[in-house]
Amino acid sequence: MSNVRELHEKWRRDPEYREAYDELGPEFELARVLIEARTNAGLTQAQLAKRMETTQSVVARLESGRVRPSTRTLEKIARCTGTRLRISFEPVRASA
Amino acid sequence: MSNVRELHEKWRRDPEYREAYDELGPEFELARVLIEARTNAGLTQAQLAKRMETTQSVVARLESGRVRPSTRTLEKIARCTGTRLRISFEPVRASA
DNA sequence: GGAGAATATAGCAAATGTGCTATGCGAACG
DNA sequence: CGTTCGCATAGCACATTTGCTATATTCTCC
Repeated sequence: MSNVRELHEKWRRDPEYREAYDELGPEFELARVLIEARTNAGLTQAQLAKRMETTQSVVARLESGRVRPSTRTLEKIARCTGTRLRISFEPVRASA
Repeated sequence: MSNVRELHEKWRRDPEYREAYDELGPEFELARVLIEARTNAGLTQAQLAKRMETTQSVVARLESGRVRPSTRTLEKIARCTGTRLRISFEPVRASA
């Protein structure tokens, strides 16, 4: 298969895809961030799963937004995607 | 009791306290962020617990760093401290 | 349209987080 | 001192997440 990252970049340029991708409710923001972390690292779900010493279905479930992962899992994802996990509580902005 | 926020501010000016507070290992970064979110909101553990519809011991455990909370819990804390939860995977910086 | 890759879903056991009550400990205050 | 307040810890039942195998679905490419 061609590079996952390239595919993702191509998809994001498609307006329809982009709309569906970006307009997910706030409850899927995390899922989006997870997908981005993985695709930015140029990994498939299976590849990331291997690095995390788990299985592809686990990664899929995380990215589906059906569970609220523990910070342990988030940290593992950070390590395995070569990124640093940042969690912060920011003051609410008055206007969007 | 006097305002918790003021107490915290005072404490942070104490070098010894500050050292112990800031020099915790990376595994306690989250705990520190949690404590900050609460104290910035001017709440005691018991007060935050009430808003979260749980108990003080639960908040204490979260802030102890002994558990890796789920994002569900983090979001609840954000709501109850009037903040917005931000989770991101950032590229690792070469140098600190 | 078939093959293969990538992702999604189901269902179960095990691990971990959460809620709760009770209790200990130290600091501040009368 | 004794009391009150804020925070920490223990131990248990319950809820959720995680790991796993298997299988379905979707997409790409030939």
